[in-house]
Amino acid sequence: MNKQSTVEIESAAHVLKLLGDKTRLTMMKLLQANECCVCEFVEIFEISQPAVSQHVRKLRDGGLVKETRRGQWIHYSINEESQHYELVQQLLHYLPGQEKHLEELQSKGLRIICK
Amino acid sequence: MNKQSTVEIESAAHVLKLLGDKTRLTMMKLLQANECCVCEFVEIFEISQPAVSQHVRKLRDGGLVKETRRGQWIHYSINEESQHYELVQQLLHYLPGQEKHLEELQSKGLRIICK
DNA sequence: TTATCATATAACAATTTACTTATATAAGCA
DNA sequence: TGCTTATATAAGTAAATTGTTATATGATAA
Repeated sequence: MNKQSTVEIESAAHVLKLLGDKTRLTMMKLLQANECCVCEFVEIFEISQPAVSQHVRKLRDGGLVKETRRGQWIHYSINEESQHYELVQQLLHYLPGQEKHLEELQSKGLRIICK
Repeated sequence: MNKQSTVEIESAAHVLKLLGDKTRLTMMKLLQANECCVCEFVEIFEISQPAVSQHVRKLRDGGLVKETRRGQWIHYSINEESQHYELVQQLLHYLPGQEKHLEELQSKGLRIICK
């Protein structure tokens, strides 16, 4: 049994709802190992750029990710200060790595653009 | 790092969506420690009986709980055979116990009816 | 400054969700 | 048998979600 603090059920439900979407869950798993920018997500998920922005905004509003502007690009990464960081990490461990998506980008030469 | 098998991201997202609702998440936390029947949930959540039935059906369809008929009552409990059992248990550990709801029922004398 | 690129926001539409009330089913009991 | 109780299903509805296209913002580069 781990030592772990509890969180309110309502706030946990909110986090789980955020993660209960295939696109956002895959984003989080990707971010667990890599910073990503919006343009990469657009390529990976094959949805419009606004759709990606709306997903990352939800994750940001929920405190799960943070953004860092690098010139004209905005990179997203896991927010380790989140109240739910530990819970989310535990959860993500159960998911298979999503590096295949990044490798596919690389092979298309699309990973370089925001570097 | 725990030894743990991974599950498909799509199927994990589905489970997390089921848990991403305050009512269902509280139900699961209650079930972690107790069997409950529909009539108890009706009292606890102050929603209609059909609303409760619809929530437990979603949890059952997702394989997270199982039902046992006991006379005219149907008792629900955690399905330990679920592919997502381990993930769900880990998750529930982060939540505070919900026994207060059962104690409240008891004090109203409503816990006895389905025994 | 103006053009371009990355991202965000606004407005809208289709779909899904979470309730409700009304009704059906299934077990227990007089 | 017929009545009551527990639960499920059906049908309808309001609100939330997730996408779209159009447009705004903000940084860079000519």
